Amino acid sequence: MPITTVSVVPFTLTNDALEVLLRRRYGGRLDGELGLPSDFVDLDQDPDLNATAIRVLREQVGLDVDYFIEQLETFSGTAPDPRGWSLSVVYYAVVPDRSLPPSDHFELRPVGGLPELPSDLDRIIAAAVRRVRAKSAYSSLPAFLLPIEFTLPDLQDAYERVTGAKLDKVSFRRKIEDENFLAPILGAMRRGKSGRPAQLYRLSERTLREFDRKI
Amino acid sequence: MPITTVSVVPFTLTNDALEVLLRRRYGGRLDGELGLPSDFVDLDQDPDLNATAIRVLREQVGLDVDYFIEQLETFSGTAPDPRGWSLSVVYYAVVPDRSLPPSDHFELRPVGGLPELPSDLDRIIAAAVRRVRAKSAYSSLPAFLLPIEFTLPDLQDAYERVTGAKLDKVSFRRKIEDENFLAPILGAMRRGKSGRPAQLYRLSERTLREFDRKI
DNA sequence: TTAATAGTGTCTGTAAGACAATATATC
DNA sequence: GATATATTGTCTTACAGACACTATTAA
Repeated sequence: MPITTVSVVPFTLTNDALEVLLRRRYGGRLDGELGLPSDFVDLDQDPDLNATAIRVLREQVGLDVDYFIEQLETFSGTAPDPRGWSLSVVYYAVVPDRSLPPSDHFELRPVGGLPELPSDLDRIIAAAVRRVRAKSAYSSLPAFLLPIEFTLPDLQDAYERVTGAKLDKVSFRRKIEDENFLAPILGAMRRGKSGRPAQLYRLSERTLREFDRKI
Repeated sequence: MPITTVSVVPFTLTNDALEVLLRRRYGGRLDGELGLPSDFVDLDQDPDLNATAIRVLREQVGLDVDYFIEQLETFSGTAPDPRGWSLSVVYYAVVPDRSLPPSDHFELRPVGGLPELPSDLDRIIAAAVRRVRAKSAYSSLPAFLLPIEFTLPDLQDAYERVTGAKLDKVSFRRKIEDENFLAPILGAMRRGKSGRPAQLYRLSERTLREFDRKI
């Protein structure tokens, strides 16, 4: 059987940009190198691949709850691992910025300015970025990049920063209203340096909502 | 390492409905049972998983060229295979009806009326059907279910039968015109029992075209 | 000619974008 | 009040669906 690992590409949205979390390895063959959080399947403890991916995030990044994680694709071939034919089941996760405590064990890098990485890692991350961008155009995904409570301007900003497209304010609010996946937090407002305070919302469901599509 | 196999869910569109091709096994532990075409990775011959999937279709179904194949998802856990923790990388393929010669080794079954199958197979096929239906709503996928040459009414019928939605003729033709993935075959028409003959078209590109989506 | 199917023209309603107006905060 | 930001109202434009019309075949 091929050597099989499970990796996770964790995304978050900082003040600057959409960023990928890379793990820095200490010790062993790859000491000092940046890579993705990943591990072998634990045939005794993990009931399935999802469990492995969640465990990787918990053990290697310290993330425990309240994020969106989904299988991306399984990569394969002789290139990735010099030890031979290998198979890498890749997940991606979308987490709020605030849930990542600073650590020596990982670094955030903007998806536009990734460091030198092995070419297979590059391909994997590029595929994950494409997925996040594409899915943001027809789902509630960007809301999972925000803290629990956020305003509509926050959300519009998240959609715009992830997809790279400017959105019309009125259309955006109509769309979000129609899709009906937010609940206003009654009486709770966010005030900025100036200007009218904005209504706070939170997701009204813990799962991703995909918007309908007609031919 | 877990036991790893590669399976393919092959779809086609007969006169009746969208159908899945199931392989009938002869000999061995599962003699007489219906299942998906599948095999282990050949670490010496297969450069990657894609190659394995293509080989499975070639060796077990006799399909050699001109179809669309794509990775669906990797399924896992202890349920699927009584021999222990297993991992199944699943592909799906979309092939024209005519390219399937009759054979004792497989049977077509409409996706609405599948026979009794192990529950993990059921889940896998259901996921593949969802993918084909969803993707048909924003891509040229249904065209890959048709013979090389087809008419616009053929194509509309394929979209309708796969997605289950009735489409407006004018809107459909406008959409296809806009997406611009068909080339008319100059002077070639299809005549039916009666009525005006229809212009024949073929795909102007060998790869799937995905339509744009705005938020 | 009639019936059948392919293909087109055009009207109408719905949804998206532009833009302006209003609301409520800070300074 | 001036400025900034949120939120809403409304006009315009683009597109999808409805429907009717024309075109081209067989019988």
